[in-house]
Amino acid sequence: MAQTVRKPEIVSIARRDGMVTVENLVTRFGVTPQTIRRDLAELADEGQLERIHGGALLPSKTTNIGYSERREMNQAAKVDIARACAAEIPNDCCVFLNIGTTTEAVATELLHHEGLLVVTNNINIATKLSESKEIEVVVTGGNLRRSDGGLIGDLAKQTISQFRFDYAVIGCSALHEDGDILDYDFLEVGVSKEIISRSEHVFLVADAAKFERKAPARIASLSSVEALFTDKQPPYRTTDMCRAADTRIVIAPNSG
Amino acid sequence: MAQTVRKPEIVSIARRDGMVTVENLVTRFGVTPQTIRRDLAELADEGQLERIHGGALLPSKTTNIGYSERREMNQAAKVDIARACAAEIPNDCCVFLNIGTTTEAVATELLHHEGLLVVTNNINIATKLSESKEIEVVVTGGNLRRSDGGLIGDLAKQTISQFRFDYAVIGCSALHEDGDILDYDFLEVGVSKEIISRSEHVFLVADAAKFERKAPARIASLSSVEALFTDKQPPYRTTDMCRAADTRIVIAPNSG
DNA sequence: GAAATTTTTTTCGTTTATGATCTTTTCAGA
DNA sequence: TCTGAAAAGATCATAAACGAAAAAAATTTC
Repeated sequence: MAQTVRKPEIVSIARRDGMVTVENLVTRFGVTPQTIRRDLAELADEGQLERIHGGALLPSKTTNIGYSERREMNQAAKVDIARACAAEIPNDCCVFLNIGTTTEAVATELLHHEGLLVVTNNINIATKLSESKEIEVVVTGGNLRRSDGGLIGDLAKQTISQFRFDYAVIGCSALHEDGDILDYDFLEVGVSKEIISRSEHVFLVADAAKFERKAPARIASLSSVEALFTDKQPPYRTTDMCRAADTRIVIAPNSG
Repeated sequence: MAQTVRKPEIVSIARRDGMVTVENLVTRFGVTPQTIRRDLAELADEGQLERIHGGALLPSKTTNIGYSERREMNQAAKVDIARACAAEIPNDCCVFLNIGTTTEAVATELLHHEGLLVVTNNINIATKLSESKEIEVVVTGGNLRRSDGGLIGDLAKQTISQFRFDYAVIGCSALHEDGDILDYDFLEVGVSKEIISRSEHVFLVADAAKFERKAPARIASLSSVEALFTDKQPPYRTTDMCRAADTRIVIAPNSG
């Protein structure tokens, strides 16, 4: 019976730890090694894992990491960051939530706020927030990006330009040491810029992995946001830069 | 004894625990596994659960907004209507899909079309259509209505006014004998009117239950749509009215 | 209260998931 | 390079779960 539950669980453990061993999974699920091997073989066939002697690895990272994977990566850190960020957003105000897996986590943490008006260009966030009766949700128009549920393009920008926000929570693809906030997608950059220019308080949420990444399009400098919420100490140059620009850095406490 | 009591109960257990097993439900309700299996099969058909060997899971991905209230009223009829309607929409064109459970069914039937640009003010439809790589989805902006995932208000209308559609599929709350297309929500009426005025071909989808209902706000007359797709013969007056106005009535064949 | 309809149980052949057995492959240390 | 233990793969056995269809029970309808 459990096979259907077991296989996704195995994948998710692999995502978390980078690898799984047959032995661990045997004790974890209380089944025989044969069963685990069969699961791993099937998952390898599906391309979800790479089989090695004694266990399995995440498939080599040649292909771009998709959305569903990104969502699980570093999930614990994202929740911590989101919690810290949501704690600084008061009730009864107007908030923008941008595309991004970390901003989605912020949406979850905002579910118990009251009297919010949340504007978002992320369909997942809209769906998530519709659970709460205390939150009025406005969705921007735009072209739906299949990969992550983002609404992009001119329509999105146009909608945003009709608002002013008390708070904006934005994500990014990468953060350069120098303090440049970077993104893969040029279309998103325009949207992000518009958001920043229309918000009283701008919060950037970015897990530590973003310090290592690179991306081509520049959204803005860290100096134009009020606070950076992350899970580990950023590089020195970034810290210095933020101190000079009066940008707070909030290291979210690890709850796990 | 009471299938009607059991099925919602099963769903609520699943919501609580994330999954249910046939075995547990058998002891819980004191019925045979066969009965439980039938319940689960039906719930899976309705999309409320995902069937697995030995039990059922909550459907992970497709979180539909406002699902619980609307139920599966006339679902079979809606699918038939949707199929008939989708069959008249060609590939490679621009389609608008309005709010409504029947239009949601049309979206499902359109999943295997190619080269479509679909504009919608319904978040469930957007989510549904994002499954297909062959369909470009544009979402209108608007205030998210929790009850059904609709995007309403001025923003929606504003977005729509920037398009012209080859085909528009609209729903309604009620259909008066005289041929008036009616809705509960005044805000939606404005949107529907805008859609009608911007579309080459307008299709109205409405199951037979709509002939019995009443609603306060008038969207338009049946004479301003090209075809009405329904599941049963409408009242005589309506039929006559359509004949005079050159509005086709398509009675969807019952597939079930 | 009988007939018609719905719901549940029973029955049975089929499929699926898991475990057991055996042979082959892999890998680390001599 | 050789060797032996651990791991893997193939094959088979089994028990549980499944779907279909008929029979039985419960209900609704007239």
